Amino acid sequence: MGAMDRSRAMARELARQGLRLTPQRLMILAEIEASESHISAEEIHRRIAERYPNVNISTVYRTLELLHRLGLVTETDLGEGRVRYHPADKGRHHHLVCEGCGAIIDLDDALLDPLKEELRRRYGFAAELKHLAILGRCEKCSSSPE
Amino acid sequence: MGAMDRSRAMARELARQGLRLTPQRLMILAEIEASESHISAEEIHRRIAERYPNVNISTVYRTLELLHRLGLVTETDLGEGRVRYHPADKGRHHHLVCEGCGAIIDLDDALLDPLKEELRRRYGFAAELKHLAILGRCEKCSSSPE
DNA sequence: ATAAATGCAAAATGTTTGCACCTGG
DNA sequence: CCAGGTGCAAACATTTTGCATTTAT
Repeated sequence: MGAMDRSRAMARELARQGLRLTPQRLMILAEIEASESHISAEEIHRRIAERYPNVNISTVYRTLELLHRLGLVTETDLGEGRVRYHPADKGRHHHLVCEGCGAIIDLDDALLDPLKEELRRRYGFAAELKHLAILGRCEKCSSSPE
Repeated sequence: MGAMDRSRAMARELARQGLRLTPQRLMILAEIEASESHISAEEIHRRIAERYPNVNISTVYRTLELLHRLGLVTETDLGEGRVRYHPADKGRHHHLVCEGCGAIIDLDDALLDPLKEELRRRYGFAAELKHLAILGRCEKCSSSPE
């Protein structure tokens, strides 16, 4: 789904629920869309504020909550004391986060299928592995000390 | 490793680094030890303050950071906007967290070994799966709607 | 004795809320 | 028109920091 499609999807969903399509909502969605990786509320706000300084960060938070509710964006907590966002369907992807150097390695989702299947079988648990961050140490940092 | 052993381990490690064994540090470690599950900085502080109201929460935070550095406690961020702590070696354990009802299912660490092995093989990545929280929906909540 | 640790108060950070005004449908 | 949305300021919760005082070694 491209940016165009996504704003149309948003427009449709909002209309269906009697909610409004505002410039702020479009801009916020566009920023998430435009972001290479994952973006925080503050970053979204900062970027929008460059052009429209009156847009308030509380609107960003409220909109992010809404977009998440509509299923258009995914929230991720990488344990940095803040939440990051990305489009919900830019393909399932996961990350290996190196605690040594901060490197982030993209992880093929298929690797998790066996685990998911096992969890379902053993615990009846439907894992929502939409975006998993696995901490550890990358190849380089494994050899060097803490 | 029991509580006794752990405070001895702490005493040894502190001494080795020219750091001090203070009553506060012992009390904080003891509270983590005594806690059934995972405990937050605030909870630790509240419990200690019942008896010693002058112990400050900043000391708790500083000590938790230290204990983590010493490898005696593990930090966990379950995405509630705060970090929780538990003894580092009460056996590796993981959690399935139900987004529907909040239930927490303990997860056998062995289930993750295949994944860990795969990550090491494919990416040279040494996953630190000391305490993983997998979000999803438990058996009951899988049948009921969002 | 003295470097390390604490208590306290204040700041920083990230997020949420109440409310008067504004605006998309 | 008017319910839904926004901006603003203030509240909130958690964590961090500066500094004078205390304390373990």
